[in-house]
Amino acid sequence: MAGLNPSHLLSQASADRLRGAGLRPTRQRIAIADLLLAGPPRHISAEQLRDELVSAGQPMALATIYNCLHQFAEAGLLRPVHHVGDAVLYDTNLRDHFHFIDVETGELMDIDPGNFTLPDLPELPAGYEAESIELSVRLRRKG
Amino acid sequence: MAGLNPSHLLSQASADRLRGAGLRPTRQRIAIADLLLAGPPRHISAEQLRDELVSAGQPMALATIYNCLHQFAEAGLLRPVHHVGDAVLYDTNLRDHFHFIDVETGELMDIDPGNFTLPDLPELPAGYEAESIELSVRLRRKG
DNA sequence: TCCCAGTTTAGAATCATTCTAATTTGCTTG
DNA sequence: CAAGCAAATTAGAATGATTCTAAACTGGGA
Repeated sequence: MAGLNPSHLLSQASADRLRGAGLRPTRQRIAIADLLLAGPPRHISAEQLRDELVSAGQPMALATIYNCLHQFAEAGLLRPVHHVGDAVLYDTNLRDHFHFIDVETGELMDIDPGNFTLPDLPELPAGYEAESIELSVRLRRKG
Repeated sequence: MAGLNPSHLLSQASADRLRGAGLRPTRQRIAIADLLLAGPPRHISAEQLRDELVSAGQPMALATIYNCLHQFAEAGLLRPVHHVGDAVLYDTNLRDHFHFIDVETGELMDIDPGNFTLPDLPELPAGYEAESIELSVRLRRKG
């Protein structure tokens, strides 16, 4: 068990990150932060996250998972992606970027931001401010 | 009742349009086409459409409405918009264009295509073809 | 240690959508 | 016009993601 990221170190970093975002570092929020905020960028749904929490020995109520995902997104720790079929996905990649979506499977793939830059937006409707921009290219398997 | 678009003329045009798209012109499909394919561009959900069909004296099963919306989209008579909160909306505007979304209300506003052009996309993942591109700017009321 | 606002919880409720199995309808052929 | 069959429509049940509810718990300060 002398691997990378010993869990108490991870958890410490997660707790700090949570506090920095104005969220009380509860056991549940730390478990979620450990899973999502450390590793490589990914896209995850509430249900998938629940499965991973079970595997990690940290099962918790689905309602808590939804609450936390909302709070993390609100705090800027995750980005919700709304374009997909039924479920909202949460993106741990906080850099500006967009997605390819496999319309059959719902799978999301990042569009390399080096290959694609969005031009300036037109003027927004009066009285509004932009919260986010989502762009997705819906893909279907050829043949 | 000597208004514009006497209903039998509208229905005739709708039936032709449906046949042209490869859809059998049933009573239900004609009623929907009359409501959606004639007037000004708009965005509508299945539930809203049901209400309008009731008002128009053409109530029908929700399942039929969903079936028809799918078939119309498949046939290119409508464009589905997936970015919005819960429900899929159908856009009667077939020109390439994108949307502002009021995140509070779910209301959709067209982005004037004259003011915004999407650059060329990066290369698609191997084995896929693009089905559609959706871009939405999520808006929140200021102040 | 005590306390309380903030969290978590199980389970019910909601809402858009899809499914099912049975009925009806539009066309085509005789 | 009559018969027949595939395509459409239907009511209602089922599904699945998400939110709600009301009660129990907990983190951290006084």
